[in-house]
Amino acid sequence: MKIVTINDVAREAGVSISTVSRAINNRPDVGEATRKKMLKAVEKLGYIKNTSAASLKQHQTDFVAVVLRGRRNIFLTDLAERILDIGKEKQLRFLTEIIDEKADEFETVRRLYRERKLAGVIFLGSKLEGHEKEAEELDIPCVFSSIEAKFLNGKHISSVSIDNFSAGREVTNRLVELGHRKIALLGYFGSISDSTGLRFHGAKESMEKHGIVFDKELYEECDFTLPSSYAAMSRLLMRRKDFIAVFASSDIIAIGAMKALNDWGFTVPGDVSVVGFDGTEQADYCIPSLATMRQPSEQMAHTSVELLLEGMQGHEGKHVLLQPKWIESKSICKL
Amino acid sequence: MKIVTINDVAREAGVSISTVSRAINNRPDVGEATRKKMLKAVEKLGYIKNTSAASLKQHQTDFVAVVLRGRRNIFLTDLAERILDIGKEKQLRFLTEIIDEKADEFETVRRLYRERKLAGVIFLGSKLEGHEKEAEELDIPCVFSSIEAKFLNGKHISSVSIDNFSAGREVTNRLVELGHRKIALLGYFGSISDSTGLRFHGAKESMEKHGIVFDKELYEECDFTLPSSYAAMSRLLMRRKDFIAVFASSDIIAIGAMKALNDWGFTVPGDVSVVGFDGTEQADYCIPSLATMRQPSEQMAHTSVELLLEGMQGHEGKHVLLQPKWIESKSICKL
DNA sequence: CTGAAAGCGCTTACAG
DNA sequence: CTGAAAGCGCTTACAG
Repeated sequence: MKIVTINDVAREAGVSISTVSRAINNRPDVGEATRKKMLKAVEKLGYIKNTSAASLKQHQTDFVAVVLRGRRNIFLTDLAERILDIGKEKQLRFLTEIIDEKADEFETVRRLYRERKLAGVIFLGSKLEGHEKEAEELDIPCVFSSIEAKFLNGKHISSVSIDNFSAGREVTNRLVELGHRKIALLGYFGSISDSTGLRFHGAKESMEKHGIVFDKELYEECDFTLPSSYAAMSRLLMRRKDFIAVFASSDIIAIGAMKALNDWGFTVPGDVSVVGFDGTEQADYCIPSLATMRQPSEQMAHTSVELLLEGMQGHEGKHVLLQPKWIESKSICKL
Repeated sequence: MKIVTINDVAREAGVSISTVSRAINNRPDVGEATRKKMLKAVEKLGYIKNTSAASLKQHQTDFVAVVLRGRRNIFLTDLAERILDIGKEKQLRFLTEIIDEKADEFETVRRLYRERKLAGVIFLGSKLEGHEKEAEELDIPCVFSSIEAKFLNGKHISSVSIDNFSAGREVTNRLVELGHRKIALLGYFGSISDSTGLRFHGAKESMEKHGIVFDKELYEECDFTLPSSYAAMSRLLMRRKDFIAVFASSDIIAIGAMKALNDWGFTVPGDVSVVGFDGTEQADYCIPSLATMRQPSEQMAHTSVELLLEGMQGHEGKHVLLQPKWIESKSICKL
């Protein structure tokens, strides 16, 4: 694989490298005949631009980083996919960075910025708590997707999310309407600046409003994986058996919980009602289909790209709230 | 975010940029006191190396590309995850590129090569057919993971996979042993240089050996998604109802098929036995647990990294076959 | 052990 | 519309 540079193209076409550069970057100030000649030479030699060299010289490139934290989270990976698809249509060039839950995404962005001089960043699954300062110091357009970042100061910061607190309250309201009062919570309570934590804080408020004392014994922590949620559900079953509904803070957690219930001989929803959260594809295809609060991921993806584009044009950041949709499915029933 | 360069560090520490460069790259020929001073300056200024500039100058970096084709394929994304984890321990720096099923991965690699001067590539989910030449022309160590590439010429090419043909035959043997003779095939027959196609060619051989005439009407094509497999299973059910076993060429396809069967009022395995392929986590957590042929993904990941490392040290490529493991689970039963 | 200097492949004012 | 030249931030022989 011999490396073809702009010099080779220039020699082949009999012009200077300046002209080649202008032609391959679609600058207007190039003669039509020259451009044609160029393209032929590029084609013939199989030239590909060395973007390292280009971005070293340019002070800004059109690269947009998508930083996805938590590669196990299917809702987020799906959202990332959609963002990538939509952005590509808008001619954005993406740099996808999938990082560990424990990694520091701002460190990642600073590194990417140095490497490629980013034009913007879309954050998925960020944990903002304790990183407010770092987020504010980034002076390129940032969009926090699926998490509300209204509390951050920074004209370049946007966010798009549902109102997780209300959504969690809503889910719980539905369960209470169906007659459930012993509701177990499976997932992560976290802080109220964390999207998943907010859901449970909303759930708690709903319970209290309905005169249900929230029982800490009915909460089990787990992360967004099948084994973890299966184990959490099993711990709960080992300890107590008097709940009749489970509110899982994501679909994947609900699916793990349903498996544990099944293994213990309980039927869903006959013995226990289960609701998830996110509204992923898997919720539709598990047996029974999972009741869930669907986040409008297509719309979320569109808005994320939209906000980023606006930011790149110099507009101020905005914080958009989207409407989730309750999916009443077969995993819950009236008591 | 002011950009700090090597010059700023040099000035801060009162040395030349050459020395800074050597210090930050852990070269041995730097005085201990100087190195210390350097690190302090780097720390103070928040310097991060501009890798564009570095790789422009260096003729080889330590970047390894992981090209994952088909982001929907959970077996592959899981395998990629493992490879990334193992490689990180071995100090490899990865460049993850997730591309569309329709995209050209060799074009992607050539681009990455130009951008970052790759030290090697791991391909996941490649379709080699019609791209033999391109693979052979890459003159950096390549590992094809989960697909056999023995038929390619190139000292730098390695591969690690199971014997998909035998595995497909084995799955079918099991079904026949259980008394099944009307076996439907769900997935993609493809060519025999394609890992999933091989499975069905193996299945066909098993059938023929057992005197079963393969009935094309019992084959439905779909890709590796839940909606696609659900639709394929539905088409099959619409057309024929006389099969009593389904061999899906991946777990995700099997799960979609089980949902369709369930919606049509059939029970698994009571009415229809279902087997998947891959042995992903989801197979364990669906209801009923899915019988499947497990690919040893942990071992596959280890071997992929091992082969890549060997290749980077100049060794010749190898083609390794791993042993899959049959998981006899609750989705199948004796007739 | 350290520094001055060349050069990696591009882009972009500046001339013409 | 085109070219010569400077320079982006690094690394690396080459001297010393």
